[in-house]
Amino acid sequence: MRPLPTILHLDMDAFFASVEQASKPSLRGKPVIVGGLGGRGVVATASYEARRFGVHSAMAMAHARRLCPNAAYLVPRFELYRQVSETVMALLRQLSPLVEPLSLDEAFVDLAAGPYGEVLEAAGSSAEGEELVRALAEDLRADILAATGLTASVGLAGCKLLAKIASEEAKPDGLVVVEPGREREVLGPMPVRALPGVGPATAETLRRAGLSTVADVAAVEEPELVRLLGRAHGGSLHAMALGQDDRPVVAERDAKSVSVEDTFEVDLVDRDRIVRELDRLSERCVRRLRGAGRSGRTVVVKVRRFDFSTLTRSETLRAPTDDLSVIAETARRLVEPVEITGGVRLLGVGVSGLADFTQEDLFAQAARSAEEADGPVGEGRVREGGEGQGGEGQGGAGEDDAGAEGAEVAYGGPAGPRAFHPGRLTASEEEGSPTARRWMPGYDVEHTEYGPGWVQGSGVGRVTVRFETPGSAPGRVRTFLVDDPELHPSAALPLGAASGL
DNA sequence: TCTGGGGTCCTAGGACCC
DNA sequence: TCTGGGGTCCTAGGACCC
Repeated sequence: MRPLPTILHLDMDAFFASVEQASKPSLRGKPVIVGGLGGRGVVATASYEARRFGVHSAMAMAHARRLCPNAAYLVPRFELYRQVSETVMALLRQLSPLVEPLSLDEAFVDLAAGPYGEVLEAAGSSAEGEELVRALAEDLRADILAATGLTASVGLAGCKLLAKIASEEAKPDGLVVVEPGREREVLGPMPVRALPGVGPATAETLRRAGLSTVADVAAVEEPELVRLLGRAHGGSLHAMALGQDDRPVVAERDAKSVSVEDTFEVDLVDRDRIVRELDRLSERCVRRLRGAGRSGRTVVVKVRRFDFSTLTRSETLRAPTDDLSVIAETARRLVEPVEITGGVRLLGVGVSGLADFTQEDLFAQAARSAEEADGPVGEGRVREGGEGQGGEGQGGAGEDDAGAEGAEVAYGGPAGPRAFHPGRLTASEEEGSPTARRWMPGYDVEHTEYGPGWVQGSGVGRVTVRFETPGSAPGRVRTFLVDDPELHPSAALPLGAASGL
């Protein structure tokens, strides 16, 4: 255990909602709710003003509207959130090269591995050492506020577990330090749900065993917890309850899977429509896969039925691929036998078993091994029966006819594997008309006469715009026809220092 | 009041190999 | 003839996190 609390956990306060408030002056101090605005949307983030009405993350949007009808309801703008996140992560990297992002708004930092590491080591467990760590964290919070206009909460402790719990305690806009040695004292009175990894199911299992606080769990022998929760979970819970956590901060972690999914406004009942949506999802998945320069061996499809029952089907290919036709046809083959009576509310396509090499490398590799071995590659691992494995080969020709044909039409053959309709609308985007789509609530626009603003709402041929920018005073609202030639969508404006805030 | 989208890790059973 | 145990891969599902 470290003598000083040099593991830092940073968590931005109500991140998406706070970014929206920072970029839209009229929303500051008001309830703001960011999430899916369709009939099946859920809340991604609610501002603290909205939380007072009982609105919270993952709540159905319809429920939130009933609890807080006067909030501003906005669609997430991930591009902007990513930009802001990068600004914040850059500030963290000034403290240490060991920065482990957990999401756009959260990260661990190992201060001992950074430029202040030596000074901290020299200070030992002294009071000055702790003051120094505290000062670093307060400076960081001030820097983040200056650069982005956003508040962040910070936890400092001798291990990740306590640093994360401390930042949660610090919310909003605070700093909490857990001195090494005080772990069990701090954890003991907390409900088991405070421990990361303990969700509703685990909490219920523990409750039935009469364990409700961390101290209760700490009093139980490890074998008993393993019996209750399984080997891995029981073991880690035992360690956590005792405040034992020696997991290092790890800077780079490669993604292990890539997936995309869509929930439809209305359940799909038609096979052909399902196949078309699946093709679109395959395109999006491949675009992301290639964007990351990866390829994968296992194709996974996900189907959520009308009654919310969810199933996955997967197939592992002989070699990694990023080829759209291979992935799309595998996905089609996988959903084919799935029972869809009653309707499908969600479809997903994913790829796992990721490799770093790209298709080009693979071709080169295959050509090489063909020359060297002059025989089938990986013979021993080819599945028996040859059913469907090779695609258009001999197997499954009868069953897969329609699929293979459709694939030809949709992807224009092997000549242009990267030409998958970049501007095309996704399934959910198709729900509204293209004009409606341009005026999504929260999106930035520019009017040739009135300047920059954002869409407050639209409907019945009109769009309402509030003219203000991150650095301006709260602005006023004007209404236009949706096809007003003076009004254009525009890029998000930067926050904080860059905007002169 | 019905429940998003993107991930991670774990478990369990069967196949297959040694 | 019966009986073995361990390791790895694959598939499916589930819990959990933000």
